[in-house]
Amino acid sequence: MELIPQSQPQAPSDWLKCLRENGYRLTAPRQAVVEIIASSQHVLSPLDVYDKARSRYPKIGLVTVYRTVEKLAELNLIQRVHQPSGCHAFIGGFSGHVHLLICESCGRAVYFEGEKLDALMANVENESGFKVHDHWFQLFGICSDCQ
Amino acid sequence: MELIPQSQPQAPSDWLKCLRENGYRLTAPRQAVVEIIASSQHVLSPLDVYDKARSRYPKIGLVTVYRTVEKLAELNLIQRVHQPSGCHAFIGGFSGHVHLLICESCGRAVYFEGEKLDALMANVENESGFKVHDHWFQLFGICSDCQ
DNA sequence: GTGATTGCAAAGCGTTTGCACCGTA
DNA sequence: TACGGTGCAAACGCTTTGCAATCAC
Repeated sequence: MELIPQSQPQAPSDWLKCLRENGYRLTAPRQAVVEIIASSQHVLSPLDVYDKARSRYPKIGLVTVYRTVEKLAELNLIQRVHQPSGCHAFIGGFSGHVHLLICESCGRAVYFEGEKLDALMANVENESGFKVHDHWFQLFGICSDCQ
Repeated sequence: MELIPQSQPQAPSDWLKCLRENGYRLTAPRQAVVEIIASSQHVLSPLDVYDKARSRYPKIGLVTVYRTVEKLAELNLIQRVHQPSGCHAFIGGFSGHVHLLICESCGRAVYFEGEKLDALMANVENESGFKVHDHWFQLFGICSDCQ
């Protein structure tokens, strides 16, 4: 009821299409980065992506990974993931309001919905006098493979 | 029903007591740092604390702020706050499971409870096969003063 | 061909560490 | 007095920027 099935990774071709539609050129290093992030169910840091990308496109630079990740985030194709251990990771994102459950051991991520939060948020907004316009809800744990 | 009254800041003397009970010495720079964080309702970065602390103890060094903050976090007197704009801020923390509503304009923070999350978390844990042992729930908005 | 993109090197920023001096207990 | 704490300077790791060469369109 809550979990969002995510067994089939997002299609890299959709991301490339999105990049092109927004005026960005399709280059070999960009395709390598996109394929790696789009097909991963794990949160990845720029360095992780760089290491994996070099096997597909050896002369890629870490700087290009940073710049590509920046564009993917800007297009809402990926989002930065904050963890107790640090805030350097990214993961392919959904457009709607979904939340993450992250394995602290291997970085595997699962999405879930949290409609129940809406009432709580409205309540807090009323009582606090704040105008709430963003929220983060993340769970951390150990996945079945790592237990 | 949800909001936790926090109009009276936490007593710096309690924090100093806690430091001493854990074998740390009471020094002037530490007292300056403690007084500033304990009496603030805003999230503060190490640099913010440093700037404010210098008016009480001019020869304090930024390094000492970092080291004091590290100890306060270790004793659960403060916690690191992650925001879309960055993850360098700290705020005086509660021991129980409370959550933060943060003003993105001035950094003012309000605590609230979220018992309703427990059912959701149990549900997600069952369906995912993960052992969940931590969660973050934070709201971001604009406080009444900044609207 | 033209302008976006790349990779390298260097700079930038927040944070941590080495070390001699200082101050609490 | 002993040893934890301090401040300075330097090192560190991650990220961004400057720039000339390269490549997609």
